[in-house]
Amino acid sequence: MNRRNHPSLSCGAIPSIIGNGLYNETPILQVLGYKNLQGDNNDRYRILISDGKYSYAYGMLATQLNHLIADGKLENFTIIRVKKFVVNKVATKATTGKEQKKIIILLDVEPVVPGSEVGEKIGNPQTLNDGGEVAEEAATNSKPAPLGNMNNYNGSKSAPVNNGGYGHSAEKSDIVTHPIVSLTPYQNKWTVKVRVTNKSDIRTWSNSRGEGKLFSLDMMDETGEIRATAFNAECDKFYHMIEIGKVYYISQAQLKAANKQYTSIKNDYEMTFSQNTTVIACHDDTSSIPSIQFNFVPIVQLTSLEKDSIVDVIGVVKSANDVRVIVSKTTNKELRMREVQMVDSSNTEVNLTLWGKMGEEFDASSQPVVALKGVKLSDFGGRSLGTVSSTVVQINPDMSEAHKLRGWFDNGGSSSAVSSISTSRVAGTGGGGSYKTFGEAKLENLGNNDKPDYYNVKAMVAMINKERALYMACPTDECNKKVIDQNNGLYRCEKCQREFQDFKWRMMLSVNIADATEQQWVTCFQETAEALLGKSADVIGRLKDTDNNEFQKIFEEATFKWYIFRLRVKMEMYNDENRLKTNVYEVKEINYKEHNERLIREMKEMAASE
DNA sequence: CCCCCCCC
Repeated sequence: MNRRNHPSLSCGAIPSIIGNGLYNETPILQVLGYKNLQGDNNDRYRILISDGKYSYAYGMLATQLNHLIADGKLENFTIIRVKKFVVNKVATKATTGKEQKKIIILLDVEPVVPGSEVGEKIGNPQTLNDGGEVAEEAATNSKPAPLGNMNNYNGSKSAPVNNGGYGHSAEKSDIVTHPIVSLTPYQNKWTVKVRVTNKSDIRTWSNSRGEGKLFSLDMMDETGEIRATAFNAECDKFYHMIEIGKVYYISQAQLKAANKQYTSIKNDYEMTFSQNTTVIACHDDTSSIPSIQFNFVPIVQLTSLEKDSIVDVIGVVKSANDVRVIVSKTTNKELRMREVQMVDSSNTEVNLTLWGKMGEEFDASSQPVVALKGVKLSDFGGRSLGTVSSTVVQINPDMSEAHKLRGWFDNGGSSSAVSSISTSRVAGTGGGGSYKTFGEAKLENLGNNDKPDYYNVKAMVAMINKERALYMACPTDECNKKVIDQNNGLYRCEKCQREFQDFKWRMMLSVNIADATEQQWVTCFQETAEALLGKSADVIGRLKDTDNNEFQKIFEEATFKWYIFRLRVKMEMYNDENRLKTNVYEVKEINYKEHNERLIREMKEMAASE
């Protein structure tokens, strides 16, 4: 095989990686052998790697890549591209921690040329020792360096002292730590050294699967971040000892796939604390463990993200509304909230709803810079943001993004032309929310959630079902239930368990509405039915029995008209069957000026995101 | 094992 056809190795990459771990490229290396270090629960492979100039015996294959070995993809002389790695210092003497071996953990490896094709060792690499210096025996042979004792790395001899999970402090030398980025569900002998960046309140739940309580915490180290959840016994055990901002050694938690839907924490996995989990406060120098990490999204880019995404955003709060008290529809509880207007140097503004204490305590008078971690993106009024219980709100944080924004705002940004991606509730005619076609609503599977979805559509009334459009309802103000005609001049309401001498007409209208993409059957109750037919239920009800021609005419005149419908879609149980039910929440005449302005705005946004 | 996060 002609070596010139192979990609050249990243000469000198290995000492650079071992030296400071900050090698910015994806090194091309050659495999010169491997050894299986049988772990307690897993095979673990140590790999001799070469950059053509130096070879190093302390490459370690992340266990989730063991299949590469099994598949024969890392045979001798294979050329690999190392797409992700981390350097981990391991104490060689657990008691003193003084001697450190540096391990290069290969987290993402792509075999580039099979060893059989390369067929030889490339170059004449010198062996580096475990500290990264050229080994004294200046190896010129191709034999791997002696394979040392790797048990420390496997963790079995270096687990933190177990104090039944509590522990007060830890001697630095007791503990060999692993980077967060190297954690996977396939290995469970690890200890991380992490700073807690957020801790939730204790929450209880009760559902068909049972009930219990839990809290969660977010944490990070130099390599990444991860969320952990503690249930029931572990919730009681750990809630009080864990404080935001402090550093802990954590080991023996379970790892499982993270559900990205609920967090902006950048990790494919999250921890669940178990009865074996240990959490030990760290009182060493913890200055190298960062305190929080944001992944800011410029406000202008929020328009291209999916609704319900959890994001990090930073901006200047230029104005705020008063605290409002609203009543939750689901819990009937009073909730306090404050809406604020936030801008950033993309000259874009977004509305942000701060719930509960966050809203009550917020003071916008100084127009502060606010950094948000884990805020929820809604599609109300175009796009808007809302805090959730796990959102971290930092006012005027000391970070470069904040200082830059302050500078931008104070030097002209505050008066620059800003376009808002949130429709203001005051300026509009009452209808915030996103606009969709029926085709889009279908594609997005709207209504397939526990909670109803809302959207607006411009559509035409195609057909109205006149049958059962009206019904005789209980005459009391509070009750609109159907009454039964007793045929003796009395009407019985089963709900009120009473008979009345009269009734009132109510409407429940089945209407077929259509846009350019699809047609859709929707239900209009009283108010929206009256708006659509242009007459009160009372008037229509009387005509029904007295003037059939007039009655029919009302329905004819209401068809083929265009409106803006605000629709509410939800899956509902009907005769033991799940059915998508679409109700008309609001029906409005089309304001063409407003409508066209919105279309133009949307076209511009589309063009910008091309 | 939660995953509710509320309003229009």
